Amino acid sequence: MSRKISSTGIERLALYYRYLTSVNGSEEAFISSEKLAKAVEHTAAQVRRDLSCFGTFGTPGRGYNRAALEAKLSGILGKEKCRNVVLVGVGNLGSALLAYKGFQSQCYTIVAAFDNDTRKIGKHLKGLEIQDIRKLSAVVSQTRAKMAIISVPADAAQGVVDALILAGIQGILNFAPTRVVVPEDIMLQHVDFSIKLDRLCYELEHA
Amino acid sequence: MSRKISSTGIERLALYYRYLTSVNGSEEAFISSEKLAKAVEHTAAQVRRDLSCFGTFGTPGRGYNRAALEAKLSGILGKEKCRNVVLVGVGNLGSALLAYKGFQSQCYTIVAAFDNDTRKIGKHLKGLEIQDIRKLSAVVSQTRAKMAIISVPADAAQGVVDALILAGIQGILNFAPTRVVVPEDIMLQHVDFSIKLDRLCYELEHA
DNA sequence: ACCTTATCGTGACAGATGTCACAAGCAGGG
DNA sequence: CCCTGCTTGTGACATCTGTCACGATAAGGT
Repeated sequence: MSRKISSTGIERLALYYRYLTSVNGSEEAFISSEKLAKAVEHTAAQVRRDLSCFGTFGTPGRGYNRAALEAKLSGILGKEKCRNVVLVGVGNLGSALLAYKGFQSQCYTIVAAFDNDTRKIGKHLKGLEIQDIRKLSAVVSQTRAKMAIISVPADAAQGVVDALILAGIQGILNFAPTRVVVPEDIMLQHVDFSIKLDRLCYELEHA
Repeated sequence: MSRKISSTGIERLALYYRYLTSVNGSEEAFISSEKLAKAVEHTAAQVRRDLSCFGTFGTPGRGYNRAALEAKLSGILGKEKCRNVVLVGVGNLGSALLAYKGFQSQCYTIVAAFDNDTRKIGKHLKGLEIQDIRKLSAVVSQTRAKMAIISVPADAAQGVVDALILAGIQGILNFAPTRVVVPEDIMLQHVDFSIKLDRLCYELEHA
């Protein structure tokens, strides 16, 4: 309870959660910080520190109760309240994201897909009808989605972001290879492949 | 020259580079740290600090010479030496990555694609024949690829990583939703969608 | 009831990262 | 040639993040 969680610590919490939900039920009821750390490639102290930011729910000598920890993490991350997600941009990447099982296994559901290409609109993909991007506002309020994923070309990204915010979206996961600007109260995360590849390249060079 | 570049600073360098290469030629010959910062959503001081880690090539009163800066950044990132990349796992995501133009525009080329699914092997996709994963070693040495992208299911990731390292790959960009272990001399970067979505979710909850 | 064992929670430290402010430096004009 | 204006490069500072070590604490056995 002593310290504020660090920015990257949040991502570790998500890792812990994913690890707990991914292992099958035939496991011990308790798990130590040591074991959890090994599973996600971090240190035991790190795990304890991260968790301690949200209260004390480990038992000395035993570790953390798996079920309780899982529930706690789910609560911390706020997963219950953010299930519905909309996706904008159904190109190669967007289609792959629609089919991506990693989202579903983490309780997220893509409830609508949008594009501005008239040749795609009306078609069905993975059980969803691709809709005209102009229907964004209506669909967002109807589905109560708070988060959006955008996988559009770089030059379309800012426009789509603006439209999403107008439609009431509060958090955006951006796959477009560009930075976009949002008001302070809108949350934004980037997933930037080519930057990561560049970084890898740098590290190879300066090993 | 005074300080070591920070770990995230490297990603900013890549952003600077991408910005410079993305704007069309009808621009001023010089760009200030201020302008560059605006373009990538950072601060001017940050830009100057990052660049100063690799020497001093700005001119007081004018800014940085665009062409020179672009060349310098390309050199720092080591992009010339790491063009060839192999991809393992041609599912939905892998196919999208094969088609992803962001890599090409950044000088990277996916020179081979692998899978272990016999129904996919031999088929052509985006001008590449999908090859048996057992040919990894031969192809890697033939193409002199140093980097690999893996987009396989979580439970296959570690095995593929081990095989890649045996084949001589030195840097791995991992899209599988799991952590993997590598020897110290192998570079590894994760691109983890669902973790980013979880983080977004958290920030929404604790805004 | 006490001792042993395992593990947590956290204060104190160390290191990394980002911000600020300003002296130094180049360019261009009068 | 000097003065003005703009922008760099960086020391000093502030903040954030991770590591270490250890006292505190629960469980179980004797």
